Amino acid sequence: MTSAFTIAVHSLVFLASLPDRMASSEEIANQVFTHPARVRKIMSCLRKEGYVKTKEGIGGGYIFECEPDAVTLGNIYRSISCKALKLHWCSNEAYEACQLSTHIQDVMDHIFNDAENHFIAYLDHITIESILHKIKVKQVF
Amino acid sequence: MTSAFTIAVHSLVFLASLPDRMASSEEIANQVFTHPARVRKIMSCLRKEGYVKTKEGIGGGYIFECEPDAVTLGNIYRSISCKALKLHWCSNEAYEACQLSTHIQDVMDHIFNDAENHFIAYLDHITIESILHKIKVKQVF
DNA sequence: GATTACTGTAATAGTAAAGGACACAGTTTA
DNA sequence: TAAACTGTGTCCTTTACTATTACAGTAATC
Repeated sequence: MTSAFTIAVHSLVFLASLPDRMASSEEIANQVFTHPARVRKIMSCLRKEGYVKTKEGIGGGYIFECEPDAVTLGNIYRSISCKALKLHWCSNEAYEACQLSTHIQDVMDHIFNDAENHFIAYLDHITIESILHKIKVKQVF
Repeated sequence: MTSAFTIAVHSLVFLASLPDRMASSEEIANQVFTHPARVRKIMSCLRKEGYVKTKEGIGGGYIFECEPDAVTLGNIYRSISCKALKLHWCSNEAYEACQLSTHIQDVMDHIFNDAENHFIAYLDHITIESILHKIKVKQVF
């Protein structure tokens, strides 16, 4: 689920550009270059966090639920919990006592955790609205 | 090569704890729970950047070349260039004109690039020496 | 109330990436 | 010349990711 985050962002930007109608998973998948089932799975996470509203049945689909300037990439990252930061200490069972490895794990876990928090803090500066704005400036619409 | 970074850090911390003798790839691999060939491959990158000195032949191996407080995790990250930050936009060929996707790629690439720079800046605050110190405080040696 | 167009979610299969293992040439020391 | 190393390439296994399919559930429309 590494690219789930980028798909989520892309989908939300797309939905933010269509504030007054629903888009189906197929339509979104077409924009985002993946498959409807995958879009549905990812949107399911976003729905649970309240970022999108979904509707089943005819005429259903997905629509942006919040104000685009109220949703940050940090929000999305947390809901997808995709662990884009692939830093993890080896989860080896055989740590012998009195070796360097015994405690370096704790130390490194702490460092990696901090690093991820910094990363999320950066993502929290960026809103869906700001991305949409940047794209509009480039005259896409 | 995702874990290459952690192996590199672990290895350097180990070497920093043995400032006055060489350690073979086998000895390092034993500490770091991987295989000698992999250690050699990773240490090869660090040698090119001048962080370790290597010596072939009998009695050879690896030794820390710099002052431990002069080498940061950022330095290591850059030499390994492991791309721990697995954020990349889909490299899809079929971007049709006049679609949202056309420019969102540029925008997102820029954001992800910035994010990685922030991440590396954080890593630059942490030295091998500081890690070694933290471990020593925990009375490993 | 049957049909159609959707979501929700699980299961399966295919594919790409990562890591482990091995091999062997090159180098240094004794 | 033998022994103990590094340097590096390649193959193989395993793992993780993604695509695909399938099907139950739901809402609108006729």
